[in-house]
Amino acid sequence: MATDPIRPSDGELAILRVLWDRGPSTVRDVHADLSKGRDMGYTTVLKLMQIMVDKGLVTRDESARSHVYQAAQGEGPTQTCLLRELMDKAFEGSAKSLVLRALSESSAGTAELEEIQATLDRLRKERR
Amino acid sequence: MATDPIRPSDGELAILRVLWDRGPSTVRDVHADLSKGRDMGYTTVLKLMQIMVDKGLVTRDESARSHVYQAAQGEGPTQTCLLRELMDKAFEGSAKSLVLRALSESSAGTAELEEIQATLDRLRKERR
DNA sequence: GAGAAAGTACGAACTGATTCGTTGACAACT
DNA sequence: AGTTGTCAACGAATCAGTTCGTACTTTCTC
Repeated sequence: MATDPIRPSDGELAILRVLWDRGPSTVRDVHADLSKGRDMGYTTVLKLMQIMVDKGLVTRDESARSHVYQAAQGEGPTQTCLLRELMDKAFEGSAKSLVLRALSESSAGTAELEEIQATLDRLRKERR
Repeated sequence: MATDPIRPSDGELAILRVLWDRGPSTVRDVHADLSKGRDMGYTTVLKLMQIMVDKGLVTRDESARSHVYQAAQGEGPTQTCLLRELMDKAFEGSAKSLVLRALSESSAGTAELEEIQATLDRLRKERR
């Protein structure tokens, strides 16, 4: 069975996002991608990814000389984990108030609102 | 004019929550309240609150011997700030995907879903 | 084979947050 | 006046996360 997702730190999350995007990648790949945004040394990324292996955030294939890394947990479960944490820390554990706050500050367009509406309908159906 | 809300750390947020709840309070008050949950020394809370004064997260009335502290920024703006941060870090800046994720994992009851629906309707009206 | 290039591993420094002990000021009590 | 209690102020230790220099290994190229 899947274990609970591990809460990644900010730097770890940035790396995970690249891995989710690109699929299995080498340190070089991740570093190249990450360097577009912030400025970060190669060994910094390497070290971080090594730590992530220890923590179980990523898996590593060492068969080639350049090791190939892969995210060990999906994007969805990780998002859920981070969301729940914020909900507990800042919204008294209430999903409702979190969603309300996000909605009223949202710059979501009409199409996006429709998508949210659809999910809401589905949820309401499940509830009865 | 109101400055942008300052992002509080976890410990600072815990203290802010007490201040939002209780209104202006002494360190003793906050410590008492906080001690229900976690176990934390008095001077730890004091130090944290002193730091928060420097950062501008709280204001302090020093006229009495026991200083009285007050949150300098509201709960709403702080929540918005934290939400935006998470949105950028983990949801590619998309409010929609954040809300969708929160909704599908939510344990919100029917009444709460209705409230969300109402906000959604209001938003949709504003958009056109 | 010698040297350059591309990797990994590791340790040390630095930062921000957190925690708490100690000190000194002031007030209340006897 | 002296003792006890309450408070703010500070300094030091610790911890997690991050950053990068350096050393070592493997591979490639001439």
